[in-house]
Amino acid sequence: MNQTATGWPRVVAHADMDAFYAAVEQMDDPSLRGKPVLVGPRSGRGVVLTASYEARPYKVGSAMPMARARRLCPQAVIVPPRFERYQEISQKVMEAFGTFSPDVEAISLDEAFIDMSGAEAIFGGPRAIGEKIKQSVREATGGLTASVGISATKYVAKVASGFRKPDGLTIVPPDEARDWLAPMPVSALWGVGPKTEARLHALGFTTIGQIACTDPAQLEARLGSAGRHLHALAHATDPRRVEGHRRSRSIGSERTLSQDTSDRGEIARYLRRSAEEIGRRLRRKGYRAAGVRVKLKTHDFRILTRQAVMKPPSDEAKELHAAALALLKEFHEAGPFRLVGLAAYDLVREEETPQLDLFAGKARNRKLETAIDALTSRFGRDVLRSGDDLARGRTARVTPNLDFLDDGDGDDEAT
DNA sequence: TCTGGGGTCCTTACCCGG
DNA sequence: TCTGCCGGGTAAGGACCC
Repeated sequence: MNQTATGWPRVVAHADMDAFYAAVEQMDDPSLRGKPVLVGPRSGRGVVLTASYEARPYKVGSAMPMARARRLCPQAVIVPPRFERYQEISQKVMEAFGTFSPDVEAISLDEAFIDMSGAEAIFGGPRAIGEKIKQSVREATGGLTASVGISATKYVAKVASGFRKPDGLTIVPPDEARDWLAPMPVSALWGVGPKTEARLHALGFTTIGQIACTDPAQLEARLGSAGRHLHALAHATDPRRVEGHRRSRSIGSERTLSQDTSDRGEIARYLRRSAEEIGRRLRRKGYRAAGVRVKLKTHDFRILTRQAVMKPPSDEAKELHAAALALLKEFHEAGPFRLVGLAAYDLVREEETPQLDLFAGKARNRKLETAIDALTSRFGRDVLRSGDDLARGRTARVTPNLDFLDDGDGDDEAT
């Protein structure tokens, strides 16, 4: 599998940090090294975000309820997440990737595609490229490892990076890709989750090779347009290009409550804090939202949404919150609810929206929110509290928005 | 022992205008 | 004038990803 890239239609690398959040914690705190570490909430209703490799033999993995993880691995050290720190390191990693190619598509904090087509002359063949990418991650982070997959398409590169973990490097030449995928389970296809997997099993498909051998028209008849797509992936065909700068389609903030509630007033207060958070992020990224969506999750896990257009588009918390309150009235279900969420969608760039901020009141509010942005970015999000929060006697810890990053314990109890 | 938070994309239903 | 069809836009929900 170690050959030059000459003749490949494209050279796509996928780099995936190994147990990223847990690895950062172990790097920053030497006392955690060699120990099972779970990043996630210490209490409350939450799940494991990342389990270190020392914890994985205990069958603990991400997305597992923390209570269950603790039972499986009682000696694990539980560390609350520090997203700002992960963001900081992620940025260094992405900058390092940028030295290989202008086409870097960040999928998340710990994962990216790099289009290396045409770069063999500078960096060597796929294996040399992979080694250099891994080396650059170690140097940029101070020792963290990434697993890298290289092939001619995004999908195969992605599967390859997960093939040997941690600290792996897997090269799949395009002419071997189809056979390489064939024995893998259908769940390894991008877009096949538990539901589609069950459907495929019911139709008699268990491996990617079986999908590849089936008439795509037949797959389409049974699975809709997804059928043709899955057939293409099974043939290692994936037309998607590495996209350098994708613009966001929505920005949201949601929160699972420490206890289910039917209290509309309480829900409205969560919506206000979400609106503040979203407004801040919209302004920081230079977007305005032409749509707002409210989400409630019932105690029995049904998700209900209501959405509305915003005219004109806005990036102000006050307006997002007003729209959210109007939408809240559209929910006729009594509850109780376990989650409250707000999202801004149909994002337009600030400069693309008409300047309608000519009303004095509107201009004043926008100035106020921008001033708060400046203060919170300098002194942290606890620096200001709304009168409502103060009146309710909240502790600083749970006041405007920091609690969205909080680990969920003791959420919202008044002091 | 219960089940996160950030998103994207797709499907379906429905309304409306031509 | 009524009906059918079609396409676009919007809303709601669902599946999936990390």
